[in-house]
Amino acid sequence: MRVATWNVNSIRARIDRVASWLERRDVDVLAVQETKCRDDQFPDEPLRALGYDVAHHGLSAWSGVAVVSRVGLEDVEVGFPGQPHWGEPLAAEARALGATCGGVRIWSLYVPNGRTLADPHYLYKLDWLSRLRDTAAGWLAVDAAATVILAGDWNIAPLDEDVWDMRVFAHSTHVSAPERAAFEAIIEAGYADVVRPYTPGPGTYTYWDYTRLRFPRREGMRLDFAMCSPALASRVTGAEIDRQERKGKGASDHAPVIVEIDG
DNA sequence: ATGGTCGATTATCGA
Repeated sequence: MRVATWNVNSIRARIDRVASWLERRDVDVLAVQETKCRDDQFPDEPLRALGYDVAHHGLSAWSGVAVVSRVGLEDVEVGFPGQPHWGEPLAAEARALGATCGGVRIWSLYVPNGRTLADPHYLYKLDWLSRLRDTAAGWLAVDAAATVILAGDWNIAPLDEDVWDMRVFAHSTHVSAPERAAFEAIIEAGYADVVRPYTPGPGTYTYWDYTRLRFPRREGMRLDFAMCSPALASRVTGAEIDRQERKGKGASDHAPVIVEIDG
């Protein structure tokens, strides 16, 4: 089974790219972030025409997450238990959606950006991650053999090599010690980054800012991760960051990340 | 080629 995660930066602007990419890359399940539309606006027809089922959670032009699957889509859950919510005027955020596809519990996660270290949104980000850790740790406490994948845009660069120049990010979000500790806590809870062993750095990224020629200059960030429970991590046989998909007119600012799972 | 873009919603905002 091939599972992928991709921050598409508007599904309506990207639907043709997403549909052709799913078909071309033979992907069974895709976790999508930043759909930027309400459920009634989601362009699911081109995906259904290719044999995919779709579950989406979006209430406005902000955020929005989806799971697209051609190997079943069951027990859809909006938000993870304990997920904190930002107050007005961003109450319409939509950052987590879980579904069981082909026997795997997959979560599409769009971790809060944090904005700046001084912004209340930064504390909200840390709170969000803390509660995700508690919830995800609980799943493994109940069933150590659970097959769970936490896939999405984590808005954290866990290592110095995950940004092109640490000097640029001094006093910025995404690389701060608390954010990196929050990411490490997910690992300590039992979830492994299954992509990095197949895509070692430095210089390996999943996101490049649209501005300042960041992509052609190869100045990016590794922000998108597929974190797998132990039972699932042991079945991973390969992974890839599809940098090719970041190229050309009409690309998202994030590249898709693919994980190959045995069985 | 002198190099700050996208997308959604409407001149800003968030990323």
